[in-house]
Amino acid sequence: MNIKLDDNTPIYLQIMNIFRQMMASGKLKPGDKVAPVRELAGDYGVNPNTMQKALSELEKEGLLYSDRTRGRFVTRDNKLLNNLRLKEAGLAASEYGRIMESLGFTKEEALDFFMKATNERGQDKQNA
Amino acid sequence: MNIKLDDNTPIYLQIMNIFRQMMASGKLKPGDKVAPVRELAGDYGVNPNTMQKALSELEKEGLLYSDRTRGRFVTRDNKLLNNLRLKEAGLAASEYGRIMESLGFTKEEALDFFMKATNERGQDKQNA
Amino acid sequence: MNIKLDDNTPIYLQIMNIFRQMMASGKLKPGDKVAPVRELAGDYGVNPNTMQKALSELEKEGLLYSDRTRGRFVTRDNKLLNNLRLKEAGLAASEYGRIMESLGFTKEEALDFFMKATNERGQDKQNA
Amino acid sequence: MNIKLDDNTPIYLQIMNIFRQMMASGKLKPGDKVAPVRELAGDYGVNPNTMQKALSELEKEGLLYSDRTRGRFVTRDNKLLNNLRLKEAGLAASEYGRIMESLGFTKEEALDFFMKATNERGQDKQNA
DNA sequence: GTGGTCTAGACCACT
DNA sequence: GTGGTCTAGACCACG
Repeated sequence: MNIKLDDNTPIYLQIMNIFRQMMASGKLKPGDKVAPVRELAGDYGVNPNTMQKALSELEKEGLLYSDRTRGRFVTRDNKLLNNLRLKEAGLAASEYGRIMESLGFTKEEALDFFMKATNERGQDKQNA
Repeated sequence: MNIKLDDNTPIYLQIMNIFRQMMASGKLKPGDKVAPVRELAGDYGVNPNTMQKALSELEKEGLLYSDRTRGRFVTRDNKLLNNLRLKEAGLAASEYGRIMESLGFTKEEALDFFMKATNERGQDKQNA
Repeated sequence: MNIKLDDNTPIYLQIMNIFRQMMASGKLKPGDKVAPVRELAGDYGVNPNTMQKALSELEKEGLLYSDRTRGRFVTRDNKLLNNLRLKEAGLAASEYGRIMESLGFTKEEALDFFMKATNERGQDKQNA
Repeated sequence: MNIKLDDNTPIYLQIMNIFRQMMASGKLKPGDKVAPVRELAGDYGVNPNTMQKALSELEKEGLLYSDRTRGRFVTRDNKLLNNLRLKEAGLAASEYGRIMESLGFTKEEALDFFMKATNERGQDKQNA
């Protein structure tokens, strides 16, 4: 369950971000069917109208498209998806920088921490 | 407000993390008074017992101490707080690596993204 | 059955001490299974949550460990158990001194009483 | 409050021991008035008949005496009280020996622990 | 008013 | 059936 955080970000934007992340990381793949609005609304504990807004905004961005009869699907536009992936990576990098700055570390120190962390996980052997 | 994320992490651990971050970043300073258990419970929308558990666990770690009648305070053990800061940095670095990996980027690419992101923000002029 | 003693010591601490004594004296041996929380709670006439707290505190001390589905067990860390044994001995010695002091005896008299008591029981022939 | 220990000792004997300890240590002094049976029964959470039995047994031993109209009092027989004090000391010594034996220590080791414990408390400067 | 403790009762994940 | 977590609500000691 969740705790109450003082996050002023509108709920539909929070949801859009979650979907963007799932699409960028391949958890949602091109052409995948998206669950019905009402089901998703239940899953995330939000009003169906809010969920509807989030999904239609994602459609405006081209990341989703809907077929009135069959439902809603993830775009097959790989270029768009790759741009999304690059954007999400930039956000993650920025967020990492923001945290390290708040902890009082320099850019160089942040790099050191990252090198050390990835070496421990052997991440350099992994790629997409 | 919040949306429902399927996070299995126990609430009291989530709260402990929030407080750790605040202490590591200096948002909570050595000797600072922590709000009363019941008030914090209200703030985070959890039961007072859950909040009590989170805070007493942080006491066991030495990060907080309590004076039965006056309230609860942040430790003045700067060594402990600095260790916390280092640990939080490591966690942030690891999390960044985890995300970049899930997005299918290599370590080198993750470094590039980080360099680019920090240059845009001019973080290299900031230090502890 | 029991009589009501005005003992302010929290129940969970009393229980922790009982278990520490059993582990120190070998009544509970390394690797031994500990009875289920609910059963112990019944045995000692306390709420299961109180017993849970006592046992999880002992886990934090490393004296017990739990396997989510199989139950809870005594540590196999013999060094830790021996430290416990030394500590319990110190507590017993201190308690004996405290009692003799309250009875108005000097340290030397306390020694005499101990010598006399052990001679009567022939304890000197016993060792670990 | 109390936990349920599997102590088969009859309740009235447990209570007698408590009073003996209080008289031996001077917490109850010669001539002191003892609280009314019903009050004590409430304090210790036992049946008034049980408390009555405990106290009348202590009378048989000469440690208490009762004045039908004024109540019950601690004996003024100092020789009797001193014998009690010696006896309680012997019991404490024996109990200490029993515990150390159960922990697997020899008599000599028990002596060492006692010396160490009392030195830490500076008890040797205290006497009756 | 503060933290601390306890109880009763519920739900969950895991196997 | 196990340990783990959470909530609701109560009481206590301390000052």
